[in-house]
Amino acid sequence: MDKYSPKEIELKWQNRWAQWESAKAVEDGAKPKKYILDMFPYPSGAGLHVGHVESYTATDIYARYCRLKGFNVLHPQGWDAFGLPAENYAIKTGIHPAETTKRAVETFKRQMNSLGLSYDWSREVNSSDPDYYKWTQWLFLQFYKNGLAYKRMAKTNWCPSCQTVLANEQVVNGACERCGTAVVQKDLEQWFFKITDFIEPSFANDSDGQGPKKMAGLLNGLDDVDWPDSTKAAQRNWIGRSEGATVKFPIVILNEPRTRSGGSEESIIGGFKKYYRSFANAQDDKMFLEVFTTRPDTLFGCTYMVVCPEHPLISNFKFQISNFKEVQKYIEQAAMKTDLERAELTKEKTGVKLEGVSAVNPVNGQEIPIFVADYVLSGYGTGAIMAVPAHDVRDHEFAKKYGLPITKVVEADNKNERDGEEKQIVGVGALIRSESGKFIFQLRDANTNRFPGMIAPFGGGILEAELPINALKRELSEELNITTEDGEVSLIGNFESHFDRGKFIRMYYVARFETNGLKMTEGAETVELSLAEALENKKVTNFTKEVIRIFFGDSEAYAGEGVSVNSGFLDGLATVQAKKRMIEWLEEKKIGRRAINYRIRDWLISRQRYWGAPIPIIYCVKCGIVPVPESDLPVVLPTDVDFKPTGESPLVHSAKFQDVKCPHCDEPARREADTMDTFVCSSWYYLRYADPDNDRAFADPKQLAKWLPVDLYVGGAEHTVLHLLYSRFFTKALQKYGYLDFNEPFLKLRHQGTILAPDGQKMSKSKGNVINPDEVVAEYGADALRLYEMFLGPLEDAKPWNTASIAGVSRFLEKSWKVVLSDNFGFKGDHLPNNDEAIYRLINRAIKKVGEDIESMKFNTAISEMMKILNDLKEVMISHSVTPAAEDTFKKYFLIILSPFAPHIAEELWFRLGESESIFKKSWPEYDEKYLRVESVNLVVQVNGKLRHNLVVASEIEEEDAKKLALESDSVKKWLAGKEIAKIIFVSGKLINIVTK
RNA sequence: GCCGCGGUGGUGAAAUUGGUAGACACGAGAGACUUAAAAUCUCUUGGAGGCGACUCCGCGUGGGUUCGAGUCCCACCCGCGGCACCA
Repeated sequence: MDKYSPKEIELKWQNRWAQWESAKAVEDGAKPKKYILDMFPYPSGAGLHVGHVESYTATDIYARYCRLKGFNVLHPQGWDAFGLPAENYAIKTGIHPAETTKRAVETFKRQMNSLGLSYDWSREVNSSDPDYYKWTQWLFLQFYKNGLAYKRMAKTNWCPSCQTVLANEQVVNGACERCGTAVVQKDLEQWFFKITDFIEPSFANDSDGQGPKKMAGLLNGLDDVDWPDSTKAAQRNWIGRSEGATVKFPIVILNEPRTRSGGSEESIIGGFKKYYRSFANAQDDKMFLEVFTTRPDTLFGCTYMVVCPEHPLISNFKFQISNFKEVQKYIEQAAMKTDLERAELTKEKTGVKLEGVSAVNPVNGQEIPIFVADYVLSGYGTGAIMAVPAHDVRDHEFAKKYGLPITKVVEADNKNERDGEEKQIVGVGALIRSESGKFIFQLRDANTNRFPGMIAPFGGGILEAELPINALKRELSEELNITTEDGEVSLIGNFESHFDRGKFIRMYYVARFETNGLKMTEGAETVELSLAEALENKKVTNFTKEVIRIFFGDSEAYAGEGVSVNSGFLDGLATVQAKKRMIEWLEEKKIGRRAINYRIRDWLISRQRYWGAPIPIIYCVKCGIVPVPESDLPVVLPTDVDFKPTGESPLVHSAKFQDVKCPHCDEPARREADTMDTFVCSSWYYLRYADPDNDRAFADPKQLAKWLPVDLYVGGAEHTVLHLLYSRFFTKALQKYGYLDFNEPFLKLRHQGTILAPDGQKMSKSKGNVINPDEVVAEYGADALRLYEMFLGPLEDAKPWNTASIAGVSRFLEKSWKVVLSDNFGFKGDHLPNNDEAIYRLINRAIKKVGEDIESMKFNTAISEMMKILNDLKEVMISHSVTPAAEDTFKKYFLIILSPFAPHIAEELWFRLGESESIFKKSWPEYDEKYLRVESVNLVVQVNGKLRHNLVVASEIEEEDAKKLALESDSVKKWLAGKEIAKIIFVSGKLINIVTK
């Protein structure tokens, strides 16, 4: 027998499989289909990384398994080839993106083939190929025709480094997703896709004459798909649905109605009423400030209003605002800030009061001031808010700073009080920062009521411990007005005064603390101890951070729910009812209505970059925006363009590209020079695989019906709110306009977890800890790499790479090689008793377990099962022999269940066993229940829940017999000595638990 | 802050969904083969105690439910991911 040498066999089989077209999706109408898809990669110059290998191996195993199970499997691969990296590389080196992309694709493909991935390459797509983007452009035109693609002036995210606008989804923490540069706001005219049209259910066009079909929206459609919870939650989060109400506040101009109605408070309200009547039915929206709120029940607590710096109210009342100059200055400053700067959480809120105009709270007639402040966002709701400082932390902060009234209208359930009742209050303490910078919680002495550490002469006992700094920081910054910087609490303030105002710190501890006896140090001296030191010195016993809890009484601002008070007709109502009641009232008075707001905005798809699909639009002086006629598609991306970014699309500088005739009037016109976001190209590629060479449609409806939707989709979690949301939008839009008859593209989705470097950090070129799959294949072979990555742990978990462990799976392959190629599995079989039964048991168990594990994508345990049966095989063969028929069956079935994981070795051994047709043409074996039944089991005997004895008994043993056997055993008798049996629990085939009194 | 996921040996991880915690591997230790090393094979390997049979303790922490809890409930701590001044 020769040695197992992956190098020799793997290439051989890869070539043969290619020749045999064994991965080609067959169109056998008798079989059910499975569409198994990987997220098509961006072909980067760096080549495939181990993360790619992980997800591609997972889908490959599943695809190979499904073929063996008799499905028509569609398992394609392609290239998300447009994008910034290739363009940026081109700017640096002068090499055209088409060239670098072509090279990268070749590398990727070679690497994929070297892993034995069974892709149907006859369906390969490339998003930068004109035959592909022709249809991207065609889809754009359909969207345009149906009003889903539109151009408008908008505040956009501009990346100064990439010199292009970005979609909201591509801005991460205020910075460009690609390069990390802080994004600035720019007013630009840009193309959008109306993704917001599909949030809620809508009706598809009546394509089959059966009437319009109701289709799920982006929100409720998530209920129907098998996706990770985290991904569904993230999408819901991103869409950000909020239910509440809009409310119109009348605006009072101080030198108009107010002067007319006199000066007293009484007359102001009277004046308001008159004023309000006259405007409530008028359609003059300028005289109202409309807000959106999720807490209409707190309207009685609204004591001021805030508009965003961009709000039209400011220019509308330009001449009534007496401090307009100051306001204007503030607005200009706000406009200069990046999103990131505006959102600085640590920074204080700023704002300017609009002098000369105010608003009237419609529920109580109170005149309230209006501020402009950049903590109110222009893009959400109406760009204006009603501020309820008693019940909103942001409003509270602002009100504190500007001395605005805070009116409490909801009584919260005081959870803290309840907790306090359950735990004993030991004392009251102070937080102080010592000279060395350590943070100390100091307990007030219960006898003297003094704080010994602070007022040394008074003496007394002290307790000290370090507390988790993060928890403290959180609580302190919110509750005690303490500034925090660099992870350290820097100021405590006057403790006594906090105490006086009821904002004292109370310390609670749980009962165990008391029983261990708290020892306080004597004397006035402040001793600094870390927790470890304290325990070491036995000054404090059993003191853990869980033992000590601090919280603060009487928080003024909270966002929680409770019971309405001081709220007129809402008094006594719980929040949920109060909201309802208030909305009814608002609707009745016609000053507000139920409203739903979403966080998500329309998708900005135009980019001022070169390497993307051109937007098929022509601008004509006479006809305006003219879509390119479908017959003129594709609008080909010119290759002779200087692609240095200038803030305009590089295509602007190509006269050949730009100068065209208007398709309507034939007058000279100009082409749109922006290209589409690459995410547009990737939003429909999974449809193209169904019919990749079609030049009359993006795909033939029959082919789409045959293969779509995708049954299993695997890819990185980083696409949660980008690609996966956009693709769902595309699918829904295409269903609405009759091109598809489903609206969720991916029925089952799984993410692969990140593979970390051996040091537990992320792999990155700069850290030099990147594992190159090519090197692993060269050393251990593709089968070993595939097995290793699957054996590491659950697919979706993040897990560190451990080169040493590859040896384990490598050994397993070598063992498999020997076992299959040796007679009698390599054991001496003469004269030993025959035990075919045991062999059949092993293999049937494995067929069942491995099949089930593949179906639930638990590849790690599937592999361990295969390792286990080889271990168990040895156990059997040491003392038994088998017949050649049993041996052959075991070997062949073993190879079939191994083949999805390690296809090369399985195919090689298959042929060496004398077979003449590929193992992948075979069927997944059916397991035989007969061999899974066990006649004897290990029955666990417990006494009071503790394992005391094991009984090997027949699996169908009767309860009475089992009890008898258990009670007879010596070890059980020992534990029952002198005790009375209360009851006996019997779980058939599993255990007996004897409970004593 | 909100939402989601997780916390089990020296390491990667299993655990039939409430029934023997640590399967399967890696690593480590001891031994066999070898002149030697590698490879391979055998045994040991959660912690503590005991010569031993065995005993006690162990799934982030503290409670609870149960004959029985890694699994269910309550409270909390820590880590990761998403969103974040979204009213």
